[in-house]
Amino acid sequence: MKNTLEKIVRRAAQAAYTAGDLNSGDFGDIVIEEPKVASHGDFATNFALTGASTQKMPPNKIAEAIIRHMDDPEQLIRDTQIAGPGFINFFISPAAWLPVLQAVHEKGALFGAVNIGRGRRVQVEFVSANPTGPLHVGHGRGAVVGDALAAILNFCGFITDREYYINDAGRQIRTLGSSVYLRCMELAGRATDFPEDAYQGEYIYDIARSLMDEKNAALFEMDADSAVDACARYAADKILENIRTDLKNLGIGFDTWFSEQSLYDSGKVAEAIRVLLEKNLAYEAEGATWFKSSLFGDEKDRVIVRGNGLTTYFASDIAYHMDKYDRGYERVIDVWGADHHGYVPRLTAAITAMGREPEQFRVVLAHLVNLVRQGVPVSMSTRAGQFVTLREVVDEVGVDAARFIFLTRHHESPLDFDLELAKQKTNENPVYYVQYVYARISSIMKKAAAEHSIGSHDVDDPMLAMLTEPEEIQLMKQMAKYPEAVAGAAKMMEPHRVAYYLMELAAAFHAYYNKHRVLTQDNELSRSRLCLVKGVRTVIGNGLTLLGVSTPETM
RNA sequence: GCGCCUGUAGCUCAGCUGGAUAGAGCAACGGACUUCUAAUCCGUAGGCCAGAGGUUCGAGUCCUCUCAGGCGCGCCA
Repeated sequence: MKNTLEKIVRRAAQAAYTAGDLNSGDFGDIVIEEPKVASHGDFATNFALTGASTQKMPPNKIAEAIIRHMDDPEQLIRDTQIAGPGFINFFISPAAWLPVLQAVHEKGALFGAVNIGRGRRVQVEFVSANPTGPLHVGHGRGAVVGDALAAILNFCGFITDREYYINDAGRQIRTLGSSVYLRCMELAGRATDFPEDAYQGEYIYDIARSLMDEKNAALFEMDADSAVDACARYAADKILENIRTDLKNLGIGFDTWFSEQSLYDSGKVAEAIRVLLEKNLAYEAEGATWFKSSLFGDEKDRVIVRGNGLTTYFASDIAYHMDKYDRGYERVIDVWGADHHGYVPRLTAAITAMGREPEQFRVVLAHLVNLVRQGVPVSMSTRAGQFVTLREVVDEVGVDAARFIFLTRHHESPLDFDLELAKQKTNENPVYYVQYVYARISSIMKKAAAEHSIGSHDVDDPMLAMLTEPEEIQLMKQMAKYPEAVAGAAKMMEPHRVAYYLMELAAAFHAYYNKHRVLTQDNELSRSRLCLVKGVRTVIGNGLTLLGVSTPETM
């Protein structure tokens, strides 16, 4: 509808220019917007205002010229008005919305799929938590945002892969190994000191116990170094398995689990460093090797090989991202916790240095989550190993509520996750508000089949012209906005837009439901209305699916 | 000290990347169930968009500064 109006206005402007009623043939971008107030019409354009300077004409004159030359062959527009400083307001004929409903039924689960990606390959990397401990709610937020983003991009024509980067190399894995080893010693009755920088959590004991069960004797026969290695491998595998399970319970799966260690094993880290040196993008100084990130917008150069010969995390990250593009992804999206935001400039610099365009890389920062219960912060201390895990949260509030809460905030907005509120089945918890629409309509459809002999297929070709109530027009208008909401979410990488759209559509439906009956004595009217609400159900189901939220037929 | 993010109704948050009179839910108050599910709807009330300047036809939105909160500034990961 918006696009059509834009074309109408552009044609009118062209015609006006040809007729000499406008001074310039340069119309720029013609923006069609939706006024907040109903008295300003269904749509409006500010063309006369933005064009005033190039046309060298007062806005009112421009608006008049546009209206005079407007051609509307499909009779979409009921009325046009000039208002305020020079807005052109369009009032759409009720019947013009009917094709929207037909489109919903024709396209079904694909309604709203605007082809932005055109088959380009994109990779979304998210979570990527170190396998050194259980996931917490902050990881959950990143996980849900990343997953929904991937689903939306995929829906919008990108060939999308989800990837998890496993930091299984480096020091923290070593620390994990020694933590487990020391706990094993302790369990075996060999007193040891447990250093402060080791992982304190209770889960380390669990891992130690199950490791002892499996290879008690063998562990203490090796030298300490190999024992720590064995502990590290065992623990990382165990923890990763749990992470996998937690994510699966949240409805999230990955196409690829990518090992950092594999970059070392295949020589890709060494290769990346060699390439940087070769291209004179890195240099040696003070015994270390530095990448010239300051040439690409970072505030200073960064070390990639330390004085002791070991590579930094940054080095493997450069190799990792090189590899992503080598695997054929045109666009790479990383979802990180906001506490890593300081890392963005240097990685962007590295990617720019590899010759990639800025649009090809994007970091989405998911802000930290404060867990609260009835407004009181739940104390969390990772160091002391006391924290509520993601699993506990999901078990308590449910997958749908958890996902929806993460998705009803802008990802860069801090989030207070209230466990009590999340459990309540009220409007504080809009997921039920939206799901309730799906359930209500499902129920109506069952009743239609059982008591009115109107089956699902009997609504394919009803007398849509009978849909004239304002609430019915409103619903169709609302459905027409869905493709735009999805496209906006994809372009801006803001999945929350889909969630907010769904709440609006749900509100329009509940209002309609309370005012009008779908199933009436008039069979023809019932069929028409059933067609309408079935369309609403399709769009609601479509959106909930994108967000990974279930679509219950009964509640 | 420097950088990034956040600041909108009592609370939790939107505000479509500059448009007209600022939006929703919760909480408060008053109404609507003999009906296709009341996990719903209708109404009332609630605002110096943190503050001050600036840019322009027009600013919650863009620029500068100030204030408050969060996060980050290693040859750690």
